[in-house]
Amino acid sequence: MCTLQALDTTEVRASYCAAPTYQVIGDDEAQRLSKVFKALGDPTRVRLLSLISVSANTEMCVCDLTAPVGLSQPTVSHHMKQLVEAGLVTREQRGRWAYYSPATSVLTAATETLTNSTR
Amino acid sequence: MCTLQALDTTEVRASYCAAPTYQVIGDDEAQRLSKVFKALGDPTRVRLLSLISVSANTEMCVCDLTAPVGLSQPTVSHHMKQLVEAGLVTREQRGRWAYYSPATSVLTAATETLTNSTR
DNA sequence: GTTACGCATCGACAAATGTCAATACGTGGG
DNA sequence: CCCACGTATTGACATTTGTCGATGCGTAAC
Repeated sequence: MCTLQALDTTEVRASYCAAPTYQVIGDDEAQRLSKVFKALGDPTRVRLLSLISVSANTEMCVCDLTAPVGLSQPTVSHHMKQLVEAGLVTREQRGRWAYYSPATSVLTAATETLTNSTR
Repeated sequence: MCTLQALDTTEVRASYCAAPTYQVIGDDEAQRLSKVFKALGDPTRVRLLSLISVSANTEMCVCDLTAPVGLSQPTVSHHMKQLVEAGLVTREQRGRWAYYSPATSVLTAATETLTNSTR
């Protein structure tokens, strides 16, 4: 049912059950959403997310990502860290390698939260 | 060609029959998408978009927006310009006032383009 | 025409960001 | 126990970004 009009600040509001919430987003939630979008505010990170998304089964490590984006290894590590911290990507260390998987539901959730405040 | 087995994604990416793309996003498109996300990479702009979205019928001018976000008028104008340039908002000048309307389809389109590259 | 008002632009400034070379850290193989 | 390798962190740098006060530009009211 989702009456729950007071749920606007809690993190979830559960994807489905897209809350009524024709209400302005608060400071805290704006902060939270902006972090997700900010992580994708750089073309390199958009490409990186796209790269690991396309090859989600053949998992990719950092060494596989540097060539496609044409940047140094430390720079790629730096960008990946930001994607991980934004929750857009998960990191799994196996042996010497770090494998990344996409978690784009975070993005769709953020987008829905923002667009659902549109009437 | 647009074989379109992936048209579950609603209206957009119609732009150019945007490829079924289980394919990496190119440099140019990454640039385009990142500009949209970057515009929402600041909590103030997220709140501004939310504000004008909630009151989409009772249109809002800049003078109505400064108080809720607690920033100066030049700063709000600056942020609104970025939202307009990202296509997330449309601006209409009427008399001395500038009225803004949300155009969040740009955001949903960008999100879908990126998430659809996930298999 | 002059005045008041809403908004945009400019100049300045501190803070954040993207990038790299150098280096440190951990893990696996010899 | 070292050594090689993949990755993360550090330090440094130029560029970008968010913010404000001051000022400029149109439009409406008198």
